[in-house]
Amino acid sequence: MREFMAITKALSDPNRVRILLALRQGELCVCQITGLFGFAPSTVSKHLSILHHAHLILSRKSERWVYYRLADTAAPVAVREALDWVHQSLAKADETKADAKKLKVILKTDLAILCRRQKC
Amino acid sequence: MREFMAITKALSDPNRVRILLALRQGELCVCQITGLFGFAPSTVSKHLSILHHAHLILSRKSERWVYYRLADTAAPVAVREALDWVHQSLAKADETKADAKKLKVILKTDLAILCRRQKC
DNA sequence: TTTTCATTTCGTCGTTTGACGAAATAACAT
DNA sequence: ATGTTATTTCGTCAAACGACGAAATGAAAA
Repeated sequence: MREFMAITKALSDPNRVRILLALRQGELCVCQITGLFGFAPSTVSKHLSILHHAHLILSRKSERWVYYRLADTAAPVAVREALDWVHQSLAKADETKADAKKLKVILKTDLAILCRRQKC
Repeated sequence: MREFMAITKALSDPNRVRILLALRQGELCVCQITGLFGFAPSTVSKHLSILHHAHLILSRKSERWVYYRLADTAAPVAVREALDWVHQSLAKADETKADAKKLKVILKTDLAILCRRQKC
């Protein structure tokens, strides 16, 4: 029950759901997500920590950046079902498509440049 | 997206999830749920209204009571998948079993007597 | 019609949430 | 070793949430 509620609480914020949908495109680092949503890095970091705590996402550190990705098949059933449900329900939503479009642009930008841009 | 978030917000409170699981036993009126959880009727009513707004439950008025039941096959796909997910994830949870046990006792009590008992 | 009563609505209160900026952290680059 | 910097943690603040009791609602009972 506790683990399940961690998932539902994580899914109860629209920006966290948008992050999950964005991660369908592949793993992203914090500053890429920051660029996508326009929130402060600390805000994005908090959202990611809540998603991570619910085991919905995994993280990996490489060079200067921390990359987050969706949980894989090794995740608990409840997690996989939640991710499937989110995707099935929202893959075609307007917000999802708009985010995907903006994300494509961000992915073309060099990471070092993108991160430095957040500071301004 | 809006409808989806109505569902995830509804599921983000453990007591609302417990209500959904209790309704697997069949439809229940407000005072039966009040008896099950020990909350004030107004609190239970608010929870039910949130679940109803998310289309997770349906209501029916009969005699003096309002009965709530889980959404049926006519509900949107996202709703049905949510209900399945909740059930699959929590059917065997301790809280679910404890609630089911208590609910059995409540269902044996006459409704008029049960409702009058809430006032005290 | 008047009363009763199950339910809902409203206002309040303490807690939680989500945003931010500043400061801490920790790993890479120099 | 030292400085840089991506990320996290912490403290704060306004808004949202979940609980309650009191009052309103509205339909059945008398």
